[in-house]
Amino acid sequence: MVVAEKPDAARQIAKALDSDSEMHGYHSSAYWVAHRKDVLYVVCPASGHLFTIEGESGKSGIYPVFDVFWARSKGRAAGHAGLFARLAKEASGFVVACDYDVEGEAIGYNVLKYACGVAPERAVRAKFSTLASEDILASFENLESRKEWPLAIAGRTRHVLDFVWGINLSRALSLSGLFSGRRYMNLSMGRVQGPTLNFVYERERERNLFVPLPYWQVSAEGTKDGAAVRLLYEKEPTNGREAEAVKEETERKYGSVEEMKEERFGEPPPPAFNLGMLQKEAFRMFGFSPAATLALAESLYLKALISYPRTSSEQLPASIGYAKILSRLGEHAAYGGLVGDLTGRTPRQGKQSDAAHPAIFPTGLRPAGLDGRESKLYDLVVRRFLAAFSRPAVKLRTSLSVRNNGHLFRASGVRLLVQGYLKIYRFGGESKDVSLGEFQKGDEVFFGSVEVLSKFTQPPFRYNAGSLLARMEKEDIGTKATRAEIISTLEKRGYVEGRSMEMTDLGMVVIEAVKGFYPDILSVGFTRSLEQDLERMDQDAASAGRTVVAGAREMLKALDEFEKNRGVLGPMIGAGYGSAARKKSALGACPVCRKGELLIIRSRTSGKRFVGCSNYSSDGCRASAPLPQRGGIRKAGASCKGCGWPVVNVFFARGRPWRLCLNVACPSKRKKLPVEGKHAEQYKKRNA
DNA sequence: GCAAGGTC
Repeated sequence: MVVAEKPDAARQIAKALDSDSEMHGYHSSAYWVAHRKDVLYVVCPASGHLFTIEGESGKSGIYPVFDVFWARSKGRAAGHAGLFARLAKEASGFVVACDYDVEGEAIGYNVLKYACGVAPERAVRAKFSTLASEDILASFENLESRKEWPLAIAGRTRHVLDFVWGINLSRALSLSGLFSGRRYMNLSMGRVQGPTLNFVYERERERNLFVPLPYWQVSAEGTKDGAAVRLLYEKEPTNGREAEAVKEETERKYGSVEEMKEERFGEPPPPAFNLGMLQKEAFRMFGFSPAATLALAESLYLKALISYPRTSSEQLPASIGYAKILSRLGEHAAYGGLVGDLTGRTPRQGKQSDAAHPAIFPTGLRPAGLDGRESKLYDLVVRRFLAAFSRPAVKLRTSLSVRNNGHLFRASGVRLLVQGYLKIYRFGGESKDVSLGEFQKGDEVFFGSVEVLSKFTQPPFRYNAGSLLARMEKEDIGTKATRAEIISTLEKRGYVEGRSMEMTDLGMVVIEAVKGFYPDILSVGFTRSLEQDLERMDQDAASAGRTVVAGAREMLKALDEFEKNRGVLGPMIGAGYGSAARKKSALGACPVCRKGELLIIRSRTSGKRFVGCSNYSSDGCRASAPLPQRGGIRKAGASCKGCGWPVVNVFFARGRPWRLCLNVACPSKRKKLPVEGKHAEQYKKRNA
């Protein structure tokens, strides 16, 4: 029996062992049978982790929780585990062929131990670094016998620590808020959430502490025989008087070109995507959140249009079959014209690699039935793939310096000479060609008008989902498959909000509470040292045990601090709740009275929700609006173009959100307004 | 209801 990490890998392993291997079973729990050199292999897939850590069931309101155990995951895991149990009875040997990393080894180990009921010490390991047939075959020629499974032990230890650490911190926070007498609110904190939230917090602090400094620029319009160039004074004066002096000494005077430099340079194409780069690029290009991009990529992968997306690699090995993919893509109407020049070339390889998977590439199959977002992402992946095979773009950089009355001014420009890969992959935005070719060394340049620009230094930008993901990658916290989800969790908890992530009051309070009582929770170093401990656990289950105990002890200290400070913590977090609840129900300024704020209100009599003005009273503002009774409601952060009322997004279980202007009498909906009867009367009144 | 890590 061969244990694979997922069905897709099982299929490829079976195919490598035996090109005539056959699939058996049902969709949800398929397995493959392969014959090779008189051995019958049954290749059976897991679906990621089939087993997970759980605490005492039915007691979610208590902490601390130390009594944890391994349990079968809910959902699909039952089917997979059942199949392993059934087939294991007839197996005479076991091969773990999951991804060669900590998690993969833990997946295989747990399957043997809990699903097959087999001691892992009986199994052997197939180690391969790509799913290419020759790699898989080589690993089966050199199966490694395993008395011990240190990677698996490390993985299992991580599961325990993350659970115990996360569940207890989260409960401590949630309950301390509840303790202050507020309604229960679900707060969370974990090994990765903590440092990630802290990145946002620190940036917010930098912005708050930032003191803008004034500086001046001097900009001149230089002309020569009708050719014009925008020149910038080489220094940035620190006071206006100095800037004005430069203006006075150069305006309406002639300068001369001191230097004129032209330089051709090649710009190589970018390598194929790994998941992180795809997420960053899709966010920048289309505004897709990293989580949305992963979901879309997953969907394209399941439709067999692109390769496995959860990869760190930016490299395309020859084994993927360049020629076949290129020729298939060439048959698509959209890419036909682009492929011709590329056949026979090898792709540019990036620096990042991944032991288990190549970079993301299109399979070349013809896409059908993609929605708009899927199409956009697919096109991005295809073009990036094609670009990797393309020639560099060639550009001309020109730099010009002009001296006028002793003052040096500069201009520079870049002009595209040969499109190269930019013909295919031009998502970076069109850069304007600037040509300074008319100016030569020694030319006289007339400074027609000279402008003094007064400016201020700017604070650092807030993070957005793309740049926060990049920071997590840089600090190496979380994994490629989970970073997007952790960012979404921070948003879901109400710790951060908006495209440009702003720390909410609740997020602020949580950070400050944690920082005050146990700052290690937020430190990248803490996560890292924990991971290093896990890596160091060579061959030794006992040391794994010690790491868990040490981790638990650290955690106990943190919880102890929380407990001791409940009296302070409760009201602190409670205040954050209040502010979060108000923020959640506030939709924007009232467009009728212009004093109050439109709030989501639940009627005491009917139990239904509607929108009313915070300035409501018998003689106050009567502005109100109905709301759909189903679906989640969040403010869109925009005003209606037709009438200026706030706009909300209504979220349903599936499909896109419904963008709804709250104003029932909005001119953009006029056609739908009732013209007579009870409703017409109501609308008229509201409109007044 | 809580984590982070796999995965469909």
